[in-house]
Amino acid sequence: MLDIKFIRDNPEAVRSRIAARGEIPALDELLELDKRRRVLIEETDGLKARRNELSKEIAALSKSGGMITPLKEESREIGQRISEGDEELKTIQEAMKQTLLAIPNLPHETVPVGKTDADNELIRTWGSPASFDFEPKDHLTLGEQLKIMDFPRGTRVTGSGFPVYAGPGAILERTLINFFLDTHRARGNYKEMSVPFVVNRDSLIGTGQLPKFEDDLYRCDVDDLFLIPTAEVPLTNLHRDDLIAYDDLPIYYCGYTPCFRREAGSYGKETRGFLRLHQFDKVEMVKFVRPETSYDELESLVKDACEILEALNIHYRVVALCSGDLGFSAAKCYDIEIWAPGEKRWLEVSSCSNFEAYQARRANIRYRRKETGKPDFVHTLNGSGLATPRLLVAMMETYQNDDGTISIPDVLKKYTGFGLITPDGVQ
RNA sequence: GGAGAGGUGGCCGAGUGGCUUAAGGCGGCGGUUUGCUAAACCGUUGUAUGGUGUAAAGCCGUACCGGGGGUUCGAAUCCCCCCCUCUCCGCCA
Repeated sequence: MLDIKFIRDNPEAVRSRIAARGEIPALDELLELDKRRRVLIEETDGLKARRNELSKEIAALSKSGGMITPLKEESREIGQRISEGDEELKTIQEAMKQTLLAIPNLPHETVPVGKTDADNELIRTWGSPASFDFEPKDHLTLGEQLKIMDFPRGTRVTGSGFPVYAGPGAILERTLINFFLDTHRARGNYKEMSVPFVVNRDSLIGTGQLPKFEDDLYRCDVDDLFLIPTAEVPLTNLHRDDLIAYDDLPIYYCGYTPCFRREAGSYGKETRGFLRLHQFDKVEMVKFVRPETSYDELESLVKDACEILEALNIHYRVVALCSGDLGFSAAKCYDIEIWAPGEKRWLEVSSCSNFEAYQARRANIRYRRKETGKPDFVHTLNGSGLATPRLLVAMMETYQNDDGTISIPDVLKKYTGFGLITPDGVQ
């Protein structure tokens, strides 16, 4: 959520920065409401002040046995006008809140202006594409031949987009989660958290998924709860309505959860295999930081995610999203993409974003400033570190051998207990 | 699902109609003492919002004791509805 005071003082700047996202915010209506709101507050506050005076007079008079009936009469009349004003005020404030909740964050000044992912800016590339002296297979072929991924059975059990990993595939997938968590805990100083996979509306409003994107979520109707689309939601909302001590910042969390996405409207886009799923596993990193440090924190967050890929020796690149490709709540976002030699394309495995105070304002997450001792909103950040399905795809395709077997990267062997997946099992 | 208890400031916790700008404690901040730390002592310390200041400060208001209604000149306090938490029972991994 943007600060209404900032919008009031800088309407044109807000308009043009939102326009860079390709959206036109309803600022005029909002500012009209804001004007009316302030007039109403002035009026009703004046009336309330008068009523408070009258009450004091009545209290004094009734002690001394004076005549209080006319004062009571005036107070009653004022009370009538107050409730009329308050009622209009309530309507206006609710309308303003809904409008504000629907306005996306402002892109940071360093975000490249553009319309689609074609306008994203390549920041850097690490490693080089795996080379083969045979034609590399894609993950679906490998997964089927090795019997470690079973798409049809997931469809039977639930529907398309719900993956089944089998045998060594399941072990490998679980291994990755442990490897991610251990790495972030040991090297990035992230506190590991285990959090609910189902959340309430307030949490989703806090991080920005609601009210605009309800269609993208799985909802449990009877309880009005939602399956999480990312661990960002529970991890960030751990501190909803908190006032955090200055010295407690920064706070780093990491956590594993499955993620559930209806992917409404994206059918037919990328339905192949494990590239776009309704359910997938992910380890997420979340940071709560002092505002002046948040862009440094973003850079280190990206590094922490990349470290995983370097340990696994996966060819990757970092891309800065352009204004038009930016997520709703983000001020700046880097995507990390990995090379899948079978697919012969880049796959997005991580998004690392700085939300500045946007989520903190929605979720009311504050800290006490050192200099003034006054509360202010923290900055929040998060990044995937990492999501398993696309990483598995790239790993299988990168580590495949000419006989159709897949080697396990060295850093994972102590977790898996095997170093090679073959059609007949593991070695 | 059944019964009971409870939701008050950064935290704990008192408070049954006007004296609440919410007692007291903890924490925070400033100071005294001190070789340093600690302890002790003294002082200080709510949030949001409107108006007025070039800004900060200040000043003048208003609201806020889980949420929403009601009674009343006036509600943390009385009444109604809802939400949440805890304890016990039932069911259960």
